[in-house]
Amino acid sequence: MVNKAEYDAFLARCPSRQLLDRIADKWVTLALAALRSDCAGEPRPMRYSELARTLAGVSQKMLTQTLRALERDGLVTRTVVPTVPVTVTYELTALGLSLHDTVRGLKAWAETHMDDVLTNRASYDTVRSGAGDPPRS
Amino acid sequence: MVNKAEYDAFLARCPSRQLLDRIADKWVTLALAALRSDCAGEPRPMRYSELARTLAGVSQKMLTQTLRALERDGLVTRTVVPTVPVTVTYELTALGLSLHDTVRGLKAWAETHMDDVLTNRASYDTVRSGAGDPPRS
DNA sequence: TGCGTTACGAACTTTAAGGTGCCTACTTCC
DNA sequence: GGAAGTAGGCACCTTAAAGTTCGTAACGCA
Repeated sequence: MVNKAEYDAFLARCPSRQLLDRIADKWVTLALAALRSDCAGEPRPMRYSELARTLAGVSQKMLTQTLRALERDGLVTRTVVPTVPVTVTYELTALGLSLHDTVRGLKAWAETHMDDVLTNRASYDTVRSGAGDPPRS
Repeated sequence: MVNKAEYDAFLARCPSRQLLDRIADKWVTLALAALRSDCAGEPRPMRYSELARTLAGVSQKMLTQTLRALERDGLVTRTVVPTVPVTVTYELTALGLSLHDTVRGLKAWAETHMDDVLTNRASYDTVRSGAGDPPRS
């Protein structure tokens, strides 16, 4: 693999790759969806603990890490409110909102085509393990 | 994390998540793009070795693994041609083509917005490490 | 008679991501 | 005075993914 380094550099700089690496993150799209308040009305700021409850199953570490990354990229804003015990709210930016809208294109594809994919997958698996042809001529 | 298992199960069954897991794979989108012959005209069947050359930097293992996954999902077809040393060609299916078109939506977003993201990222990093405010109030 | 080609399979090693648990500072409430 | 809640930081551990290496079968060729 002679040019692996160059190739990695190429991959690392490719905008599409960077985007994929960001949104493929396990919690990123869920956080976007939560902040978007997908299931109920308007986007609104949410508190850290509220997000933690909404994304059931996320660890504190991963939630913090995810939110930091999103803030760093300008996809959400982080606001510290100096209340009694300090509270922090997160809110989607315009950029984050537009990203989430784009991701919904993927969601649409998934919802209309993933059944086909799963069917293909199942039939592939049965043909492979069933008494079809001995592995491969 | 009481309901972690249930949550994982939920995630595992979510069509959007499954799709993301598939296309976020390092080589999947590149393979789709290659088979689509993105840079030059019409989609056409390609040989294994041709793909290996096009996706410079891919290991044989990962290429095989990627193509198998795509075949399993019905996104590409695999055709064995019994020539002297056996050759194998891969071609996008209609499903694979439609997926790639969807992914190009992401590409479009990335190309128009990733610069903003990178700018945000850079300024975030300088504010954090520079002599701005001591870490956080 | 080896050597090279094609398209892999299997085993082994390395590396990165994700998860868990323990810690903090501040204040208020019991 | 001690517990509880808020929003994390830090360090360790475990597992899953990616990469590397070696081997294979069939054949053509020098």
